[in-house]
Amino acid sequence: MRISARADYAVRAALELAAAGDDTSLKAEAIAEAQGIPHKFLEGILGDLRRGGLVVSQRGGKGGYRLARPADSIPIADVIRVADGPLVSVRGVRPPDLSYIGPAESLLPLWIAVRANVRKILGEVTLADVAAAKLPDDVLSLADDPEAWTNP
Amino acid sequence: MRISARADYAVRAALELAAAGDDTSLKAEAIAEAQGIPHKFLEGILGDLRRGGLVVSQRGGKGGYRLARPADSIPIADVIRVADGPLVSVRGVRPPDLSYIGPAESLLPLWIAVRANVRKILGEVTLADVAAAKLPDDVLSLADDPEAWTNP
DNA sequence: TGTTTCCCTACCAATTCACTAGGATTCCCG
DNA sequence: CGGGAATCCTAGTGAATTGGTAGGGAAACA
Repeated sequence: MRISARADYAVRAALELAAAGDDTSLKAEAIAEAQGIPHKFLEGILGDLRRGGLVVSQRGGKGGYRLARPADSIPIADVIRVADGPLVSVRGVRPPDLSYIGPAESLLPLWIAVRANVRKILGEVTLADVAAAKLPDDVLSLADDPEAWTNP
Repeated sequence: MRISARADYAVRAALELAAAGDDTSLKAEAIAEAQGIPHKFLEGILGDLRRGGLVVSQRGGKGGYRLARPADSIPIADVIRVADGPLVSVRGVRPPDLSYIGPAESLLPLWIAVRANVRKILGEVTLADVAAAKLPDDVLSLADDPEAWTNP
């Protein structure tokens, strides 16, 4: 299960906007530099966020991007979906569209459970939470377990 | 977050072996047909499972593959790791190897929490559980929520 | 010895990924 | 009403990954 560069970049760009405040706007170039993201690549991602209604843009001298809604009303899951498609997919199709036979039949509810558990986190945590470094308690308790940081 | 065809195929093949019993061996061709997986592609995957120590093989007339350990001692996570690498990665690197700056700093614990939540399921559920269609209660309760089956 | 099966290397087409180029368009400001 | 500064759009590109094929060599068993 891999999270693509697009998704990662999109979230980080949105976090910069969240940190800047709902009414200040940032230029793509400034975000790119702050987060070490290739500028033109980021422009494409910001275009997706705009078309997805998460961000509004302004051209010209005092232009830039800002969040379309308050940062505490935008869950991380929304950013990832808009920039990169479905949160979780198996072979490119979403879990409910799969079908398995024989001893693999229970694989479907298993993938559903995995997706539900991913959603529980990414759907609950908002841009404001991460930007302010104030993750919800249940997420923190997951991340605080030293076991969770070990490799295999 | 996508689960690759390799990972999906690997788990389904392992489930066929689990259903066949720890001492019966199945030919690659039989597994391929039962699960609708391209035969030669599957051979490569079974080779990975063998090198990963999850499966043992036997050549010749009465040959085939069988599980190297009892099915109830092999979590799904192991199969995916052996066939497809790390369970969860961001831009191809594992969460603990990432580093973020500025308002994105709390992204790291967030990815860790996501990974922990995925592990909690795939590390707990074994091949035997899925093959017998008897998922653990906590997983079932996640999959039973109708909300978990809706699309976005 | 011959059949059956795994095993190995190599290859392939298509897609995706991550990124770049260059210009058109729109906006504010002086 | 220009002119610079930004976004916006289309297109392209090299490398890697994905998903799959082909063909033959090596071992086990009858």
